Amino acid sequence: MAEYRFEEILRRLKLKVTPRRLAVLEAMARETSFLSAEQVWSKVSPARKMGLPTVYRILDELALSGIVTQVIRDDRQLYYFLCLNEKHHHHFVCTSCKKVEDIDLCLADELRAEVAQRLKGTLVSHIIQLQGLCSHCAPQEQQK
Amino acid sequence: MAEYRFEEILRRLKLKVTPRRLAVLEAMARETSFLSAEQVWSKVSPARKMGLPTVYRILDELALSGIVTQVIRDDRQLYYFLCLNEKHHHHFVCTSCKKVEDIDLCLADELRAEVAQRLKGTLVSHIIQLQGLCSHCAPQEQQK
DNA sequence: TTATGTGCAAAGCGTTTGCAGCTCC
DNA sequence: GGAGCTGCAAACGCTTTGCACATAA
Repeated sequence: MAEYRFEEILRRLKLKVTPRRLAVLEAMARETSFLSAEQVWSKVSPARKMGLPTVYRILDELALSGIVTQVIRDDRQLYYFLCLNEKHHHHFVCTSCKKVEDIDLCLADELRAEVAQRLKGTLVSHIIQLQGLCSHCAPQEQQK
Repeated sequence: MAEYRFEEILRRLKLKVTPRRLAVLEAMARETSFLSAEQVWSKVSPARKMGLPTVYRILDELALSGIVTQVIRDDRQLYYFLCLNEKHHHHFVCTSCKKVEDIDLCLADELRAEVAQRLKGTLVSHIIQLQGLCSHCAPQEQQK
């Protein structure tokens, strides 16, 4: 994930290439799980002094442009995850190590048919969130 | 949805039967869509003076006990919906009139298989949220 | 009687905003 | 040079909490 990639990405999104934006992208690219804005902030190299509002602003821009996925958890905080996979997909989150993995299977067609048949309605959008144990954590849990 | 039903429900949940709790249940039973705490508050008969914190407390209890479904929307507010359907199911929300309808189809088995095969992981829980147009609103949208 | 429920006011706390000054292009 | 960024501090707004009083059982 070379740095020039991030510059390209920013240019494609019509955002100016600034040290803060690069720092946020770099920090997020290192992560395998959803992070809160404050967590992202703490992961940004301390050398790059930046305010928390700036982190929020940058994350918002990236979420708006689609390369960052934003979820709200039960603690009412927003969590962010950099996802460069452009194809439609869903996420599986390990409840133990928090790692995020892509699920390419999408059952929208089945759901659309169900909505059409039973409710006589039209499915427009869907959110599917999957939780469980990843290949690394599942065996360990069994031992407990 | 006679009142004694609500008393029964409260007793089953080991909650004291109070006018406030009955008022919240009555108000929610009249609704067909998710409401914020403040909206629930405004729907409660004004005669039953009650504070907003009380509404939050009651909704929390009901959500905890499972007869109220709680979702967080993009505006970061909590929304509540009374759902007495005890069988596992998902919800379809009409983006136009906001009506909530139950979807009995659950694709957890397919998703579980996908998680097992591709990720070698174990699916534990899933959230499926469906949005679209209900049978009443879909035809109207087509005209536009 | 006593464990529980409730009103009121105040605090909490992620997140957003206003605005002055700075940077990228 | 000028549009777009960012820091700082302050505001925002939904939700929660503390505590005294009231109420169901």
